[in-house]
Amino acid sequence: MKKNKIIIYQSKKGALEFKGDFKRETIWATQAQIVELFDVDQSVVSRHIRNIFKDGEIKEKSNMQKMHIANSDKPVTFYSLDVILSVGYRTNSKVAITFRKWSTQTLREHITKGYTINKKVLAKNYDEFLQAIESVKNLLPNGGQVNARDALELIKMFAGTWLSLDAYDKETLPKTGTRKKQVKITADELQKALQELKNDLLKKKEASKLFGQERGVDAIQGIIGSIFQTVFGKDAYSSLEEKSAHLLYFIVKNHPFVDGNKRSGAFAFVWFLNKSGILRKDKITPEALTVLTLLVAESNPKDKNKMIGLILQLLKK
DNA sequence: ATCCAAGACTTCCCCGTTGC
DNA sequence: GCAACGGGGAAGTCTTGGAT
Repeated sequence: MKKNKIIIYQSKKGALEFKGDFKRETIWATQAQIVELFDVDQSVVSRHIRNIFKDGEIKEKSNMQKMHIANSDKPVTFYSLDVILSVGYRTNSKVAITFRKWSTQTLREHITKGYTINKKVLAKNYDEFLQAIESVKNLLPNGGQVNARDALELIKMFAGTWLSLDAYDKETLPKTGTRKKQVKITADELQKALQELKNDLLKKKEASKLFGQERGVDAIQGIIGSIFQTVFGKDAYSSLEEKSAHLLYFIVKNHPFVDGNKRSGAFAFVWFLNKSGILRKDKITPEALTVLTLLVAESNPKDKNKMIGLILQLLKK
């Protein structure tokens, strides 16, 4: 079947892998594709599918649909991933046996570890996420003020991807930075810098008087303190990268100011990076910063480590 | 409206294997 | 040994768009 692009194939290990459209939530295949996948006769597939539906193992209604495909004038029946898997369990070809081996292995991993990871898919999602940061450029009208609504829209679009990063980051996102240089900042310095930002924004009428006004006494002091806190004489966050990441996170998340927490957080982040000499303008673009900040703001507190990991990823050399 | 061509799918028949 | 069952091959049926 060269005409229909095969979207499913088996690796040598027996894993089912899917070519092409990762965005589709379910994978659908024709009988012909299933035939190719498990290397059995089409009649076998046909009978198994019939039995699968007859036995009530899978509901026919939701797992079968007719679709038009390219280069074919007629609609073709497609079967869902569930059906494909069930056929794989019923057929007895060499390929199907390999598939079952892999499947059992995966299932065992899932049962014992509680989750499984398809690194290929997740890596792709992650790339897509980074591309999204790029594409935010288009949402920014001539490099000016951020259209927050559009940016939020984009982030919502990536909510699904973001969820799947859950497993991925455990493996891949960095947990620490590499630069250990000591850079000490004080709350006073930061407040002074923020005041300049405020004056600047006020001049452009892009901020209210409430901008940068601390909510409580020493809110900023507290954040600075927690970033430089020591545990048993050692910095809790040993690298500059971690300190920066937490600075951004805490300001955005803890709302130390009455207004402008996101902008202040982003500003403080860049300001600190710059002061530390690790600001990479090619990576921390205004767009990336916007997305990052909004993501942090929107993130669930339980995802803190994930967010920190993501920031660290952007700070990597 | 009817027929046709072609591809998708089902059914039939037969064979080999397995469990009782 | 035989019934049951899975599998392959091939014939048969169904579906559908397009031609007449």
